[in-house]
Amino acid sequence: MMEARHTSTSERRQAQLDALVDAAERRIATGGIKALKARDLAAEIGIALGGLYNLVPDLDELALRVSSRTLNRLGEALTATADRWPLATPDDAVNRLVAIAQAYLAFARGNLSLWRTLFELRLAGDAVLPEWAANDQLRLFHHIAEPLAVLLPQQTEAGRGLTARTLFAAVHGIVVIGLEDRLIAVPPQALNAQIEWLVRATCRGFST
Amino acid sequence: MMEARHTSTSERRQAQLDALVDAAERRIATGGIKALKARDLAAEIGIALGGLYNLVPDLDELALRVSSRTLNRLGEALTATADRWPLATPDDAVNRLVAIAQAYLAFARGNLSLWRTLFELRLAGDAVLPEWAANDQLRLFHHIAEPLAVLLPQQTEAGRGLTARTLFAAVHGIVVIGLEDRLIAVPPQALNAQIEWLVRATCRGFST
DNA sequence: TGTACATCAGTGAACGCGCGTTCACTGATGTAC
DNA sequence: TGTACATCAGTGAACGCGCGTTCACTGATGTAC
Repeated sequence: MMEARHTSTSERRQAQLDALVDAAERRIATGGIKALKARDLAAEIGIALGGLYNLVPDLDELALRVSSRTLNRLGEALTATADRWPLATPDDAVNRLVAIAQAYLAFARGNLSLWRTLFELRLAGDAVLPEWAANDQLRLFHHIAEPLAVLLPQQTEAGRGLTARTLFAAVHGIVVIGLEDRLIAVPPQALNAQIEWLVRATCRGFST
Repeated sequence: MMEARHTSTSERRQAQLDALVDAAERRIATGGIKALKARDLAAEIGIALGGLYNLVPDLDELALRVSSRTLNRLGEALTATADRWPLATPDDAVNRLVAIAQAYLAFARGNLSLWRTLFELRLAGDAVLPEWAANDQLRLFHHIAEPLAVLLPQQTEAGRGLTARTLFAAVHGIVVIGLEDRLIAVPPQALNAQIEWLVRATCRGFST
């Protein structure tokens, strides 16, 4: 391993902070939020235990930073998917919704622990949701609302918002339960097909 | 408070165990699984800390007993609902599915912590699911499979099973996200309507 | 360029708390005669 | 019915572990002159 040289103290600090968040992300990805231990992290990035608290006020903030990253990566994945599907006709819109739902599944599959952590954090917090998290969520949300506008042009913005939330929650439910190994789960090989079926079925439900 | 007299030691033990599970249920209902503390429980049922371990080998078993109760109550609630809806025509079947989904939402609402605990337990366990839990799950599952048999008589048992799982997961997702206070959640007042809409839309999807 | 001093990143032992579980002991209950 | 003994439910102090966070200290880095 090369030992990097840093011209200034602040550069060094930034590099350490990056290394810390990287390490935290790796730990959570491997063992979930409960694997985020101060001593492990300090050892992994090669600083003393106490030094951790020069970089970050507490471990909660670290978990938040990791979740922020995860949410952004999810956003990028969905954007990339959306960009691959045109949005001219209602049929396009349905296809895009299916593609986005599948991309959501793929992301959850490929980032299981990180993705789960996204939903576990709330449980702890009486504190309010930070601003950035709110914005991130709304941005993701827009990926669903956009095609719905093509499918339901006559509906109000608010009505479409409600539909988008319902659709997201339904797909999310299939993914959550599907990626656990429960008896009642849709088996993993069938998940893609079932999600597609659900999205198409509900879209068909719009017209009637 | 009356002090109950017990004719035999084993009766007394059973009464204590019942009191313990009651107390555990109350604690979880109030503060979630993390509120299940040995000292609190012992104090609440009026025995010494160590005595707890004469009644139950460890706290995990206690949590399992509580979840078993919850699952059974959920089962009863769904059965009661199913019994109120006939199942002769396909229309009946759709109505019953809607009613069952609503009953699921109502149960989750009315037993928020206990119901969440049902899904949190697994996270901890590498251990296999106990037999009774498996049976409980399958029994619940049957409430969905039954009306589906009326709607999809031409499909195989397995195919209907898959549909049932997907439908359950979708409704579950709406409930989960709806009962958290997330930005992206379907607002609580709209939950019933949205669930009904989703179930009817997917059922309409069957015919096409 | 060299010297004196100040700052603050970096250190790791120690604090503090929570909490499940154990264990040596006691006293009430039940049995044998 | 009474006595001696055995059992075991019941007790709570103590163990043990995990772990986030603090804090007094040190030494390297940077600044002033």
